[in-house]
Amino acid sequence: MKNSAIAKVFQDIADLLELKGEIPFKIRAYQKAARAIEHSPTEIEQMVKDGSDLKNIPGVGDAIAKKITELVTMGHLHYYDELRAEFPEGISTLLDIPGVGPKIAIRLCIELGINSIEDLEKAILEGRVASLPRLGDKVAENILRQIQAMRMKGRRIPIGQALPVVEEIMAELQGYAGLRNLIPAGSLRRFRETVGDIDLMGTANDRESVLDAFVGLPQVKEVLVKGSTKASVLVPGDLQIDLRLVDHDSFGSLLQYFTGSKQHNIILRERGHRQKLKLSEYGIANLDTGVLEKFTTEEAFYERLGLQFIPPQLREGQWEVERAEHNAIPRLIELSDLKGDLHVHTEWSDGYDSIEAMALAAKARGYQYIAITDHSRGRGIARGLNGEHLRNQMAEIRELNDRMNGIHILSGVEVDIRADGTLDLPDDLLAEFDIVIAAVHSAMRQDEEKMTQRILSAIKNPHVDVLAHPTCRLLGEREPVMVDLEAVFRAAAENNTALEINTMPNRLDLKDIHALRAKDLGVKLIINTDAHSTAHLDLIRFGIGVAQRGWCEARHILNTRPLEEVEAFLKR
DNA sequence: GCCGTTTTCGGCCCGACTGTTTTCAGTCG
Repeated sequence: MKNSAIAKVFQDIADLLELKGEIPFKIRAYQKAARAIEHSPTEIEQMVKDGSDLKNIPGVGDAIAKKITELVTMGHLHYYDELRAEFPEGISTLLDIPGVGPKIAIRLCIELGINSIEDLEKAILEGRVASLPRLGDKVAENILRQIQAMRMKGRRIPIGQALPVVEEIMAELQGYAGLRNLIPAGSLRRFRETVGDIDLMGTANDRESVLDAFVGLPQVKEVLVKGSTKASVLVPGDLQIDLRLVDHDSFGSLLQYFTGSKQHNIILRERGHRQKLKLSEYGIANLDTGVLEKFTTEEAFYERLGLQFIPPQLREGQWEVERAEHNAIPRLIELSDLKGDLHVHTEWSDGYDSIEAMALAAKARGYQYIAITDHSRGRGIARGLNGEHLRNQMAEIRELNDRMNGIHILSGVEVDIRADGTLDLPDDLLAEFDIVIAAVHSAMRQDEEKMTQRILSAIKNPHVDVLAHPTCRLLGEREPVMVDLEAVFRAAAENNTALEINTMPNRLDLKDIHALRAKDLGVKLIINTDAHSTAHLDLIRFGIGVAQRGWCEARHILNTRPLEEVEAFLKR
């Protein structure tokens, strides 16, 4: 049973307890545990099998640990089944509507017999909701609007789509009418793989004219709200961007607050409470005297709490606060640490640029090396190369290395892992490359057992140096393949095969928590663009974000090492 | 149901908005 499935059960329990009117603290305990399970870098099922102490998961105590064990070993949870039986099927879906909480949901269900969003919409249109005591026209109207809005947008946007749009808007606003400190907050700043609405923050002397400029930008499709300190607009792609202009003297605590995550802030506030401090977006107040301290920077805010600064990428409410207490937040990898890109394509297969152009672009980025890894013959659709083509390509790379300075080109290949686990090129040919990347590109619907064996056999092949995009997911398009990642990580560590963090914004594969787990198991990671043109080399920063969220330091990432160390790892 | 630099019991994050009310409940981020 996957972590996401286990987490869903506990989130459902929280919803049902809420409907039941249980004490809020109990509900919060289940919600907290559900979130921790979802974000856990280790497979909970594996922990149960190994007999690991589930209480090491933050927010999991005796009762929930027992329930997790029952759920994983029996396949169902008695407590959950009984709870569900108390309510009509489907009622908890009403809680997904913004504006509908447990109190309203239960009344809709009991007094009007509503247990689906469709029923609710119908009841509102017939005026039955507005006629309930203590509800009115405005409540009903608002719920209806929210239902329609949910149909309109709903899903979160991949960061790769959102960030360029936001940066373009920021560039246009930069320096306008004394606007300072312009910065995105929220999940974009934390570099989550998908984002909802975008929160931009800044300070300005003349707020009104900045907000006028913002809503007047050419990208703005529709102005949703415009007040004296905040405006919300829609830009193409139905991305909502809020610009919030705040007071300079509390900018630090406001930025901290709006960056989140919610869970991170809750942990900070609980901890503050024990220090007799009350934390809010306006600053830190002394609980006894009520005196409020303000902060212009986040650094000062964390310092006042006796904490090491916590980078936004780590603020997910897991264990970062505890680590910061012990000064154990590492220096995370940064873009400037990278010395090369080890997975790029050229016009030889399905890329757009020449080998030389790719090498020059890499050199311009300050890299020391780049690996050319075009597709093998099995990728007919990607104009994959056969042995003869590949040997010709190697010759061209030798020639380029002879005459180019300041960049070293590694000759490589991205070889297909066939459905049966064998590779698409013979071993004697693979032995001639500087680097061999293996990847699954076909037969992605195999069952977990078969897929895992298929990938493990590639990892164990002595000619394979790297496994590319290990789960093959495409954000919003294709689910990850079914594979036992824990087994993959252990085999990769054992066989000294590196795993890729593919930085294509729709892949981001491995993702954050998987990178964290792999790193902890001693797997060497590589951050690769999989570029198909020189412009794609810029996408590397998305992979840096993933690695940072996975607590990776430069030492965990192979392509932060100088060429000699990389070559030593490749063992050729 | 969880958890401990005050606690193994007694607390549990904070502020804002909205609507239907005469002082607040419900919901959200």
